[in-house]
Amino acid sequence: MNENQVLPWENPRFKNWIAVARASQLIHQRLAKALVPLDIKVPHLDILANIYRFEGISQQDLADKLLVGRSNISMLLPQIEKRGLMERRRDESDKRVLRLYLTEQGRDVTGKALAIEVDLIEHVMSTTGMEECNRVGETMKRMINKLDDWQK
Amino acid sequence: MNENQVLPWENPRFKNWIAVARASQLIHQRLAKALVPLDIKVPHLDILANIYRFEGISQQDLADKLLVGRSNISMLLPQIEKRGLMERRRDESDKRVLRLYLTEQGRDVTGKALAIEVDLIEHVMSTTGMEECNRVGETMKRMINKLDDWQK
DNA sequence: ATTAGTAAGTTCAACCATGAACAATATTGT
DNA sequence: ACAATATTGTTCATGGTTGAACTTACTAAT
Repeated sequence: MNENQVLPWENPRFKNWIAVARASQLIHQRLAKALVPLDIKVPHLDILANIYRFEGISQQDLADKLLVGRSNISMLLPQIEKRGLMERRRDESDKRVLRLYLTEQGRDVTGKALAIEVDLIEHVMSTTGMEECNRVGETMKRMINKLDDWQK
Repeated sequence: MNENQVLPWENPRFKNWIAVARASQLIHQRLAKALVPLDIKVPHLDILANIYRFEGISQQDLADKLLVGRSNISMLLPQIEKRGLMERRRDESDKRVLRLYLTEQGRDVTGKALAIEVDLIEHVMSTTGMEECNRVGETMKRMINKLDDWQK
């Protein structure tokens, strides 16, 4: 059906995509190392950053935003809560849902962690002009849309 | 030191990078689902594809290319070998190293899996012109270099 | 030759992530 | 009002990933 090359590495889109995946993986690893002094893992930061941005978000909505399962959130939250970085409160109007809030300390740590992440990304992208950077972002958003409305 | 915005999501480079990470994560998940009929996982394909391309590669070199630890390869290879997709042979000139080769069946399965991956990527990037696609690839390669010679 | 240092691969324990099954609560249809 | 269906969050078993310690084999220095 598809007359693919013998070697996909000769396919331009494939080849370029590999570079995207690689950069993404590398940044993830570097970020993990950069976060060691704050003693938080990347998945923890993902969670904290989203509560930072969307205070009172439910666990389900958080899982949807992070593209992970609910069980993942359920397992990670108690660790973060025990460290006093955030707290869960029952929603009185719907007693199934738990709403998430950062503590003062959580806001502090999240701010520091986000600063580390921003510094890392700004440094790595320092040779990328704004226009180019925005074009990359646009391309990625188009890809995400294509994936979203493809199905499921 | 760095007068970062209160909300990093207003930082253009950060915002655009988030889109890259998201696209990368989504494609990974879709690829995993698309590979179910062939009964192989994404990490297995990563390994197979690299042996496909670099026949006789050592486990250490493979780990370096995939940016994972040697132990990871050591744990995964026996599964793939038991399925008859590849085999390991001692290097006679250096008896520490094991060199990896695909079996005929392995080449077949890898070809099919790569075709699935290429189709997915081509579809998702169908709205991205060649020039744009290459620019994205160039940007990512510059980022990877920046990360590589940064240190470690 | 002998010793010290380095490198490849394996094993293991700890930790993460996932999906299925489950309990509690809401919603919908009649 | 009641039964059937949905949704939220938790738990658990399974499997993936990691880094450290270990074994074996090669290399270099004296």
